[in-house]
Amino acid sequence: MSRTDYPVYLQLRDRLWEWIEAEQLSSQQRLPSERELSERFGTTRVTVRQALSQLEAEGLIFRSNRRGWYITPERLRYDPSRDLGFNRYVTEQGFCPRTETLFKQLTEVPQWLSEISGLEAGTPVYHVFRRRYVNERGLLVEHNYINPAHCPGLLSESTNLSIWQLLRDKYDLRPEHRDIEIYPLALKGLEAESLHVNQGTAGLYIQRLSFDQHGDFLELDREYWLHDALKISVRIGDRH
Amino acid sequence: MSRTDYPVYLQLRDRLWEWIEAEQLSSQQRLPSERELSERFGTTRVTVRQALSQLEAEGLIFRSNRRGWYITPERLRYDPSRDLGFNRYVTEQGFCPRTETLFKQLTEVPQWLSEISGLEAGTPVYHVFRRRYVNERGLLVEHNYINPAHCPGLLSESTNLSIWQLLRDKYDLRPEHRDIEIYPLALKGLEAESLHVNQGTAGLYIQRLSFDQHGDFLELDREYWLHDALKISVRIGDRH
DNA sequence: ACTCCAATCTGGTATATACCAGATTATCGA
DNA sequence: TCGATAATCTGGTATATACCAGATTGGAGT
Repeated sequence: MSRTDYPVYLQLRDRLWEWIEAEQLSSQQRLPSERELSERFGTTRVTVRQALSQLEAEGLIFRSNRRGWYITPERLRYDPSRDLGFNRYVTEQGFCPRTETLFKQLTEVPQWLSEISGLEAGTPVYHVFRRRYVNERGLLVEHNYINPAHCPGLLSESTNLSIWQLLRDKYDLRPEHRDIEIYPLALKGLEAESLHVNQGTAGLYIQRLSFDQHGDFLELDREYWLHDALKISVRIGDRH
Repeated sequence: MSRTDYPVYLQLRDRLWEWIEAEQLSSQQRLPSERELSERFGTTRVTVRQALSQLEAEGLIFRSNRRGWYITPERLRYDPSRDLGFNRYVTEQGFCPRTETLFKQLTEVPQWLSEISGLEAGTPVYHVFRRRYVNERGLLVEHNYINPAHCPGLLSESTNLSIWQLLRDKYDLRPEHRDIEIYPLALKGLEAESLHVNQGTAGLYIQRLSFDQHGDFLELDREYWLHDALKISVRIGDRH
């Protein structure tokens, strides 16, 4: 194995990670600055950044805009097929959840939503935009589009907890069936800004389109996660 | 909106994409070389590469090692909860599938597999490593670990088609329940090499652990996908 | 103690330049 | 016509350097 011709930045990646493990840096702790690392490991800042980006791609470290590099916490397990509610399953895993409502408004159904929901374009729809934290790290932002037909006055409720729970307990609405879509993408524009990450940061998109027991469109949920923040875990066909 | 202070490489990203759309470049077509683009758009190759990487992160273009940049084809829709078989659902979407078996062997259950499968470490297990193409672009590699208990002689069958189909039709084995895990990661080592992509390329990991109708470990499937290759699409709770 | 502001620290962006290594293409010779 | 090989084209790696912009820190003045 002639691994001697391994590129410098990959060797550096390995040395960096060894160093991190030796130093026992743990979740959310800050790494030394790029300039310091480049001195310590005898190379340029550019190369250090390549190595750091590699570790970032692997989900081992993450960056906080112009503040530094940090050790990535363990991934959150998440089952999008169940309607447990964010706070609930975060707590169950021993972490501390937090939700901020960035805005909520009554708006009109745009064309694209009309096509997948069956609602008439231009009719009213609730739109909620929220940011979710685990242990004070913002992991995702999500857009909720909710059919106001069966839940008038929803927006005057607090939206910092589970919307599903609200819909179920107060309006007796429950998702009867759901279409889920998941794919990797780059975080851009509003989503990147709201999560304080750079344009183009790797993310995971999760969309849930749900219909209620009447067969009517209930809610569309579009979640933008940091790529290193979660591990989707689903169990199928288990009767217990 | 003072978007004038937008970084050059993001402006370039936009101009590049506009240019691509104007030129009507389509799926799998090659872009001009980086040097040519840097001249044409009046900037350095480094900045061009930043812009290209941005488009790559968004899944709009992809690179083929030292050959150039290409337009990314449409994502493949994929439902990991169903056992349709790769060739089947690729064909259904009007694409052309191909599977290569890179190796297959009878080996011993490693520790980590023992822990999740319930098999004794050191007992025999089939291991198949395959690469899958759609329209001659390699989209994923996958490791299959199969319990030989109920399907002796499996390896002498062709593994270029659906293993599930083989298990079902020839050995009467069907997955009774399944644990699925999905998360973004960086493609490294063997997986990156086999897909001819650079170390650290963004990918999506899908793991399926399935148990047969006897409750025995049937198969473990570990798939490494290119990040821009698929869109997971699942329908839940629909009785039709 | 507190507030405000300047200095400083951080990563982010940008240019210029060089050489390397794999992939492709052109060319020459049999 | 074919095959080996050399030239060339591609992206990949690496160094050096500069300045920008947001975040943090520290100190002066109240």
